[in-house]
Amino acid sequence: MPELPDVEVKKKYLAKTSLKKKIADVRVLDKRILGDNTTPAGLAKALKGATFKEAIRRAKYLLVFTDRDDTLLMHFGMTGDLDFVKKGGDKPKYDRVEYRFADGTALCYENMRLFGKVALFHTTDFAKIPDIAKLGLEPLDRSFTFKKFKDILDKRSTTIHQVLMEQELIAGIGNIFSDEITYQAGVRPDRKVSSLSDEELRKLFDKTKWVLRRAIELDADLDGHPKQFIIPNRGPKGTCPKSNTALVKKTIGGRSSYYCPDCQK
DNA sequence: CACTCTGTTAGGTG
DNA sequence: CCACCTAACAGAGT
Repeated sequence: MPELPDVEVKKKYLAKTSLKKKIADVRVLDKRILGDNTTPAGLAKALKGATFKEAIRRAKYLLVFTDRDDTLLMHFGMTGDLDFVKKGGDKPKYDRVEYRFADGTALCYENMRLFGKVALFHTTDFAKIPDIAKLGLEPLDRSFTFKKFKDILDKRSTTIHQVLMEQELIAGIGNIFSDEITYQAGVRPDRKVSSLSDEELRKLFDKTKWVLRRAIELDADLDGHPKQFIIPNRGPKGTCPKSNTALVKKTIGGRSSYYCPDCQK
């Protein structure tokens, strides 16, 4: 479930469970998850004896700094997660990388479908890591202003759904939260951005921040979202929580988007 | 059983 | 440069 709010929650989870513990060993159970620059041996060498010092999030990426000034980068794809396992506890089924601590606990990176990445960089200058360098604006940053939002959309001829999801423009929003943002803004996801009024743009901008913040407050638990959100209703048999109209499913830019034909114009 | 769908993104094509 | 398609993978649903 890893869009921006999910990764923010994972960051807190890692910080709560796994900082300042001596790393005794690293096990790579499926090296296909490793980035091109990273090998199992290299990862183990860098991390053995080190500790995780701090975790930050950038878009859908989780970055962990070590006390040796390396940076561990994780992306969760569609099915990735972190699982902190107590001594003797059960490891997750799709365990791919284990960071084993000296006290017998372990932090497991799991990922069923293997879309995702674990990579190590010998730097703390994370902005220069290629995956990070190409990202667009962070939607919850104060620097993400309405003016910048409009500037970004100005250059585009596609739909609002696609633009919201384009990581090089606005970083961190995926298919699910893009649907929620357009729903809350009352704008159809298949609208061309060039057709949007200033008022609609303002709503989209405000709802982008609001929806993402709200999701973090809800621990990014999709089922735990209140009923007035489209998220818990989103699906082939879903209905709009406001008008009770059947939701429409439409493929936009190769992704399935759901919207309410009555509430979204 | 076969086929379709899925919270992502890189890379290729026209 | 831009829009569109596909592949990488594994399981659930129809």
